[in-house]
Amino acid sequence: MKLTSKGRYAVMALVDLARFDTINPVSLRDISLRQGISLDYLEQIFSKLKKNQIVKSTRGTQGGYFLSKKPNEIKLTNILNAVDEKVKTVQCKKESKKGCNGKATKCVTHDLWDELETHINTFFEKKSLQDLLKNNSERVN
Amino acid sequence: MKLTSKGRYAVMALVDLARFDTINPVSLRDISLRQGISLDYLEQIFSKLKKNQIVKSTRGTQGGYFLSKKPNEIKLTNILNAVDEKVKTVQCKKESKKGCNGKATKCVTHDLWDELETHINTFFEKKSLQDLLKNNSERVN
DNA sequence: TCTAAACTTGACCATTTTAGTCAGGTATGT
DNA sequence: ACATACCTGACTAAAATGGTCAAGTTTAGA
Ligand code: FES
Ligand code: FES
Repeated sequence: MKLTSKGRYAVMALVDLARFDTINPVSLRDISLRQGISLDYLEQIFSKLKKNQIVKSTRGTQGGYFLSKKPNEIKLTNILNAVDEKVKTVQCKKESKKGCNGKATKCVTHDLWDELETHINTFFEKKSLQDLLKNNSERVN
Repeated sequence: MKLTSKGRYAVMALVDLARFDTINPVSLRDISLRQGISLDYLEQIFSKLKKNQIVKSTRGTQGGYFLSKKPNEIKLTNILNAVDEKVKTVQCKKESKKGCNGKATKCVTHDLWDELETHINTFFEKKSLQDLLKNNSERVN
């Protein structure tokens, strides 16, 4: 059970953005350098963040990205869903009556995993970008 | 962020074992049939469960596996660790001072993921096999 | 004693996912 | 015009996943 880099990068990048986009838009190049993330990879990630209205952008020289909402309105769950870092604990389709092994009833562990999923999602729904900002405000480069 | 089949199967198999090992050892073949898990794959999983003293076995005809402790003494965390389904949220080595991106300091999201890891592990430490048994006791095949 | 059931071990493999790279664009401020 | 920066899609090496396969060893019971 692990978190992928895509999700981690998305949050790192947005924390960076939240810190530096107050005056001008921030270029991916800057984020790439500051956070040590591949520029090309960042572009893929921001493409999704933009589709999900988490960031907006202006093109051209001096262009860049900026948050489309305030940091306290952006929850972790929004970010991770945007980049397809979904929490997936059950194997079966939830709506279906069938179990993960193809049997007619849900498997003996189904309810457990479902409970776990809720447990994790609750964590993500509570945390906002703002929360991450507080803890790191002192160590601006 | 997802749970792998190995972890899911391990728990399913042990719930099965807890239900049926009270009189005789249970063969993997039976578990395979009841739970719909590949026999060969189960063998790999049980090899690890045995190394971690979660189950014991007797060989030969009428042999099989049985739990080495009582269901309420076996926590989810024991099971999942045994089959290497570890929760891994941070990318960096925790002891190291370096961050996940090779920089000198921990990244801006490190503490967040660490907190998430604790959050998930707490869930696994609370739940025991016994808890799963209760919820499913009525639907014995 | 013979045999079949069941555990044991290790190698092997197809598919999928991950974490990117690469090669082109297009838009725009100066 | 031109450099900067966003945008798009195709491609890929490496790792993880979810198994299978082959060749044992052990032991209960006929
Ligand atoms: S996880 Fe839903 S039936 Fe097994
Ligand atoms: S996750 Fe530990 S430094 Fe980034």
